Amino acid sequence: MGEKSAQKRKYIVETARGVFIQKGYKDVTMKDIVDACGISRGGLYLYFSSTEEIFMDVLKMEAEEADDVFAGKVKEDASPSDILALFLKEQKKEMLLKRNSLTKAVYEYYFEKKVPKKENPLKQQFDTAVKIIEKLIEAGIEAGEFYCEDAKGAARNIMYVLEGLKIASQTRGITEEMVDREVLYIMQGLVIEE
Amino acid sequence: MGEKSAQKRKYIVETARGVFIQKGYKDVTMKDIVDACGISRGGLYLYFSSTEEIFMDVLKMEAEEADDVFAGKVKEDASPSDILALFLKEQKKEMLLKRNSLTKAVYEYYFEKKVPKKENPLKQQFDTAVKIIEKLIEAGIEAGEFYCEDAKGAARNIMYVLEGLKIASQTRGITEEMVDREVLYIMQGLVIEE
Amino acid sequence: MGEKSAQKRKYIVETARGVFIQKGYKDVTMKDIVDACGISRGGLYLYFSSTEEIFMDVLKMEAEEADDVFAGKVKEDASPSDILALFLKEQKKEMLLKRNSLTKAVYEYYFEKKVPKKENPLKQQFDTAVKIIEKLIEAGIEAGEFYCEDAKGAARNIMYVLEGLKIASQTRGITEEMVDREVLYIMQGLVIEE
Amino acid sequence: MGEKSAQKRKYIVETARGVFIQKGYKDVTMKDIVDACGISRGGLYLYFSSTEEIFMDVLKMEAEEADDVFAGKVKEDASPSDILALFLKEQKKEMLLKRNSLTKAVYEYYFEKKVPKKENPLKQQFDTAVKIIEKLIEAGIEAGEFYCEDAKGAARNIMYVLEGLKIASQTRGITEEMVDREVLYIMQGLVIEE
DNA sequence: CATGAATGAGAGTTCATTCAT
DNA sequence: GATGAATGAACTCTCATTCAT
Repeated sequence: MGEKSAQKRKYIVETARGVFIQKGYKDVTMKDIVDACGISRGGLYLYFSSTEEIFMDVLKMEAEEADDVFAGKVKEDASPSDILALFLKEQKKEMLLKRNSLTKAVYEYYFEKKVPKKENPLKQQFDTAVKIIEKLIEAGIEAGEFYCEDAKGAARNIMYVLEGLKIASQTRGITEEMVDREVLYIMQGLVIEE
Repeated sequence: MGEKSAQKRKYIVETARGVFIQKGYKDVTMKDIVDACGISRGGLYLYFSSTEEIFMDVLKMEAEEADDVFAGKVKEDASPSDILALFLKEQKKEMLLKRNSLTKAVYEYYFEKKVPKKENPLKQQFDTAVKIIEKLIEAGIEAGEFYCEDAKGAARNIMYVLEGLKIASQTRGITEEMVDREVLYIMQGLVIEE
Repeated sequence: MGEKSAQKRKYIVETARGVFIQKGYKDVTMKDIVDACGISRGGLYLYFSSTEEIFMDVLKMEAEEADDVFAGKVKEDASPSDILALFLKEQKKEMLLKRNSLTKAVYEYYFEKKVPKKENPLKQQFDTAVKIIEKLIEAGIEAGEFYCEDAKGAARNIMYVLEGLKIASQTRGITEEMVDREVLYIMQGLVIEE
Repeated sequence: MGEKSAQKRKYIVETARGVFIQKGYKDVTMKDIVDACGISRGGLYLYFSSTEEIFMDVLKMEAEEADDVFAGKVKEDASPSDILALFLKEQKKEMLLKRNSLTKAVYEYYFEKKVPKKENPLKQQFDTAVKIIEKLIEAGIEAGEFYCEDAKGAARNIMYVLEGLKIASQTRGITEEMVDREVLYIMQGLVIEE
C-alpha cells in the first residue's frame, strides 16, 4: 500500500511538473493537475491538499535529480576550467529551453512565499553554487589555469550574471549568442592570457 | 470630455500602480483596483477592460517618469565615475525597497505575456541602459578614471549582475551589504588602481 | 440603493425563514436559499456571507415581530388570568404548528453555537418570559384570582413545562389534548378553587 | 462467524457512541466513525450502511443499559420518596454532564426522522417514565410521604420540566443550582408539609 | 458618463459509496 | 471478510463582466 501510494505520488509529481513548466506556479489549479493526471478531483486530495504542497514535492524531486547530475560530473577527472565550462554549459542549456524549465514557476513561487531567509532553499542553492565555483577558481589558480585576485567575488559575480541571464530568458528571451557572449566575458576575466 | 477622460484615466493608472506594487501583477483583480480608486465596477470598464490593459499603462507611465529622472541626472555636471556610481546607487535603492517597487509585478507580467522580442520594452530598457553605461565607461577611460578592455562587455556584465541582484531581492531577500559588495566588485574591475 | 438593498435583504430573510422552518438549521445550504429566492449564487453573497448570518437576521426579525404581538396584547384591558391564558394559548398554537415553526432550527442552531451564557438570546428570552409570568401571577394573587406561595417558582415551572412540550412537539409529536392537559394542570395549581 | 460479526458490530456501536456524544448526530460522518474505530472504510459498510443505522443501534444499546440501571434501583429497598429523589438526582447528573451525554444527538436525530408516533421510542420512554413516577407518587401517598390530588398530572409535570431543563442545558447551559431549584420546587409540591 | 446589483463560470474541498485486490 | 484507493456529486466562495437605471 505504501508502495502503491508512493508510486502514484511520484506519478502525480512528475505529471504536475510538466504543468508547472507550462503554466508557471500561480496559474496552476488543482483541476489542471487532476486533468493532466487523468484522476478524479477527490483522488488528488488523497495525496496532496494544495498546489503548493505538490510544487514543493516537484522542487524536492528537482533537487535530488540535480544532485545526481552533479555527482556524475564530480566523478569525471577533469581540470577546473573544464568543470567550470561544463557547469556554465549546463546553465546555458537550461536557459535556452525556456519552455522546458521550472525557472518561471520557481520565481513565481518565491515571489509570494515569505520564506525565512535562513531556510530559503533558493538562497541555499545560490550560496552552495558560489562556494563550488569559488573552489573551482582557486583550484584553477593553483593549476595555473586561472588568474584572479578575488575568487569569492568572481564566483558571486558569475552567479549573479547567470541569474540575470535566467530571468532575462524568461521575460524577454535570449539567444544562444547572448549567453555565449556573457560566458566568454566571464571566462576571459579568469583565464590567463599569455 | 477627452480632457476629463484623460484625467480620470491617469488617476486610475496612478492608483492602480500602488496596487500593483503591493500585490504584484497576477493577484490584482479588477475589484482591487475598483476599491482602491473608489469608483464603480462599471466605471472602471469604461476606461479599461482588464488588469492587463491597466498594467500596460502603468508601465508606460513608469517609462516616461524614468526618462525624466534620467534627464535630470544628465544635466548635472559630473564625472563619468560619479554618474555611474549615482546610477548604481539608484538601483540599489530600488532593490532594497522590496515592498515599494514594481519589480515583482513587472516580472510576473512578462513571465506570462509573450511579447515579440523586438518590441519588448523590457529588452529595450535593458539595451538602452547597457549603451549608456558603455558610454560612461568609455568616457571614464578617456578621463583616465577607468581602465577596461571591453567597455560593452563590462556594461552588459554590470546590467546582468544588477538584474540578478534584483530578482534575488524579490525571491530571497538581500541586505545592503550584499548589494554594496557586488557594486564594489564591479567598480574595482573598472577603476584604475595605482 | 440603500432602499433597494434593504428591500432585497428583507426578501431574502423572509424567504430563508421558510427554508429554515422546513429544513431546520444545519441542513440549510446557501444553495437552498439561492434556489428558494430565485437569485444567483453570487447574488446572495452580496447580502449575506453564510447561512448563519442569514439565520441570525431571521431570528432578529422573529424577535421584532414577537415584540409587536406582545405589545398588542399589553394594550388590551384584561385580567391577569386572561393574559396568562392568552399567552399559553399562543404557545400552544406554536407547538402544534410543528411544520411552521422555527423551533427546530433554533434548537439546532444553539446546539452548535457556543454563545456566552450572559449574551445568549435564548436565555434572555426565557428569563424575560419568566419575569412577565411572575408579575402576572402576582397581579393575579392581588386580584384574588390566583393563589400561590412561590410566584417565581411557579413561573419558572410553567416555562420549563412549555419548553418540554415544545421539544416534545418537535421530536415525538404532540396533540392538542396533550397541551391542553398540561396547561390545565398548571392553571389548576394557580386558580383558587372555591 | 455470526459470533465474530456480532462482536465487531458491538465494538463499532460502542465506539460510535462516543463519537455521537462528542459531535451530536448530524455532524458525524462515516469517516469519523471509521477513524474512531480504526477500521477501513469498506469494513464499516459490511456492518452498517449509514450513520443513521449506527445511531439506531446506539440508541438500542442505550435503552438496554437504561433498563439494567433501572433494574438495579428497583431491587433496592427504599421508600418512594427516596427512589424519586434518586431518579431526579440521576437526571440532574446527566444534564450537567453536557459534554458526556447523547442528549444533543438524540434530539438532532428525532428532529429529522419522522418516526410514526406509536413506534417512537422517545415517546415510549417518556410514557414509561411518567407511569413509573406516577406509581412512585401513589406509593408515596399511601406511605403518607406525599400529598397530591392528581398523581398522573404531577408525574407528567415532572417529566416535562425535566425535558425543559435538558434542552436548556444543551442550548443555553444550566448550573447545578438551577436544577436543584426546580427539583426542590417539584418536591415541595409533593411532600407533606407539617 | 457612472453606478452597483446581478449573473454564472469555475476553483477549492469534503464525503458517501463502490470495488478490485 | 477486510482493505483503502478511487470516484463524483455537492457545497462554499470569488470574480470578471454585463446591463438596467
